Amino acid sequence: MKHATIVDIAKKLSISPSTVSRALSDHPDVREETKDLVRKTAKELFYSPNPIARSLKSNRTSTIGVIVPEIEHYFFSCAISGIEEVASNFNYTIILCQSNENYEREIENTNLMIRHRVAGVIASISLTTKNGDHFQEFTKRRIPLVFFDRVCDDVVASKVVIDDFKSAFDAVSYLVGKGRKRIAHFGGSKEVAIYSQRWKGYLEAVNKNSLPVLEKLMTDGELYEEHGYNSMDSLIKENQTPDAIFAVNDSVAIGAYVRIKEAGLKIPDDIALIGFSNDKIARFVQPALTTVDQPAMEIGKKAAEILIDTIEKRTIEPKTAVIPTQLIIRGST
Amino acid sequence: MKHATIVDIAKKLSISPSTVSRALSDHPDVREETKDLVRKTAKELFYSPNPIARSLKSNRTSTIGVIVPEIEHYFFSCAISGIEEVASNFNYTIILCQSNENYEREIENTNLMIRHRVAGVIASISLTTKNGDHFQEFTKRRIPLVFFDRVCDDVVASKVVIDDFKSAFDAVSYLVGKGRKRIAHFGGSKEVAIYSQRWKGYLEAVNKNSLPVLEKLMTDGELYEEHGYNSMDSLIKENQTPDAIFAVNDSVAIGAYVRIKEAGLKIPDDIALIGFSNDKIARFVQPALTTVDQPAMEIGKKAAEILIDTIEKRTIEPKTAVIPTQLIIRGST
DNA sequence: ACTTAGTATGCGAACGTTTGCGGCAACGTT
DNA sequence: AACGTTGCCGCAAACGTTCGCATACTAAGT
Repeated sequence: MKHATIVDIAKKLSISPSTVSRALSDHPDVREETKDLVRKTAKELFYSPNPIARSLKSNRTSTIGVIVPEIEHYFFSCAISGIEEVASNFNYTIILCQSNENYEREIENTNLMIRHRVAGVIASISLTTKNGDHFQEFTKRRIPLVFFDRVCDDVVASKVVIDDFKSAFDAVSYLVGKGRKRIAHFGGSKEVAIYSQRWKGYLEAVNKNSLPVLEKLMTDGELYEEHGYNSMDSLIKENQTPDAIFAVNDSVAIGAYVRIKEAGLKIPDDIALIGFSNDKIARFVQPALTTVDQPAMEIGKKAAEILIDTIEKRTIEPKTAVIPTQLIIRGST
Repeated sequence: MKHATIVDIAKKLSISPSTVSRALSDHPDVREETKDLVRKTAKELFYSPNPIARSLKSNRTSTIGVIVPEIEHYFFSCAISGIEEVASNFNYTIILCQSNENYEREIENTNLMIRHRVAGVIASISLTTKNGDHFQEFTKRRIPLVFFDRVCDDVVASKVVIDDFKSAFDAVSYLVGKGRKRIAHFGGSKEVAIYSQRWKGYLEAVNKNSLPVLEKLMTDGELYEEHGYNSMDSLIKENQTPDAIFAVNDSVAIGAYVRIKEAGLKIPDDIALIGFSNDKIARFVQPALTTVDQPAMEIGKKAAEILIDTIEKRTIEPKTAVIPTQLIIRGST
């Protein structure tokens, strides 16, 4: 069961491989009659072009590299799904790597992409990445690069993001509008741009309304349920119980839920909660969690569209797309 | 910023490309002294072998193709994560496709894999796939194939599965042990092997204990929250309210939760619930959902291990691995 | 009969790598 | 002195494709 090649077709028709190649790419130099013949036998032999040979010759592939911190995060898996969707529509294949939130691993991933001569790269950087030098390799080699969600500001590249500042500001303002006075923020590391922006949005909203700042910030990669639980726990022990919480993501919010219920407090009567991302889980906790919807699939699609456009038009100037978010109001507020 | 090639090294050292190639692959015919020289200049020039050229020559790649129904499902994204983990340890790259539960799309995906000369394929079939002919193409071409979770029984290939029958039987038996008498099953299409097995496990357990069969089976791809909600809804309207439910997956169970609470019934006092998969969400509903833990990441890892082993040992006989499941008991029972 | 132009095809090199075969020293063996 | 052995290396072909150039043939314009 060998693959038919252009040479097989050529032999069968007693013509040269060059003519077959041209016929298949509909080159005007080839007679229509010959083209038909070639196309017919190509079908008979189940010919399909060898992308490897083609890549070697042209020194370019139709492969898109995707680097994400962790595939199993709902946000990332949705984004990947969107990327795959668009890529396959444009006949690109994707090769996938995860950095596991690890800087060294991310460097290995970028090297792999370069070795494989990817046509372009879509990436969301790891929490432990403070330095974008490894991404500069792409721009040096003129490989188009699109960041999404967690972008790297010291690299000139296209970006698909949300307005974290405004989303946070709006969410907290909503809590203010509901009459909440002691609004806490359970935030992420300020070293990560998106978390820092959400934190600033929170600050802006509480300051503007002359409310106290009440925050628990977590460090690198500590953005899971247990950290939300612990933050709530320490506020309670410090006798600083808030009447509302804006959490940096849904997991942290859900963690807080558990501790709040353990304390016998009511959501939203005693404490209102807002999360971030609109994870699948947000709809099914009781009461359902109000959260900022971050349309992951759209972000992925947009990233892929920008990338493919850049690849095919060979443009250089990077674009930035800001995807609108929406505050989904549910039972927790 | 061009890539250094073997020829560049050869020119710099005034030796032939063949010697460089052999030196880099540590061939005994090359003097140790020369090898050192080659390795040194290779480093200087940032040489890294071109996998495309290598593939063209050898007609094999170190790429693993992965086909899943939908990337954003937690089970699949975890499995992919496991696959990526193992693959990258063995220096394989993965190319990723989703079938979107669509038979035609799945066929396109398999063709893509063949065109790209993948070294092997890991797949979980779509719900609408009744026929495995497109997977036969792999075996015809001696491309190793490993199915996981949703396997295709008419194709001879390795398989990584769980014991759906036993898992279901044990889960339902547990409900029986808790004194439940009217145990319903919210199941999937019997055309899909895994759902059929879970259904049979349920039947075995209720029959063995002379309990009534009470079931709501859904058709193709209808395994989301709303279908659980609807199934519960119709049982209530038919006045057939059960005292326990074994759901084919966690989403369906969660859907049932909502309707049960709407009806003013208590979980687990009035109705006990068991799901399947141990989705992330199962821990955070109230009360937390008892469910069958299906260790997705381990399944993915195992699939990758078997595949790589088959690729490198060039063995032919397919293996089947059964990954043990565990009933995670939580508040819903 | 001559160039001129156009049309359709083939030739051969190239992309970067691997590998069988053969060359050629230098050495030891008879 | 003739031969075999061994160690180290180069030549050249091959993988499948593309493309610049050359070539052959036809048809038309002087």
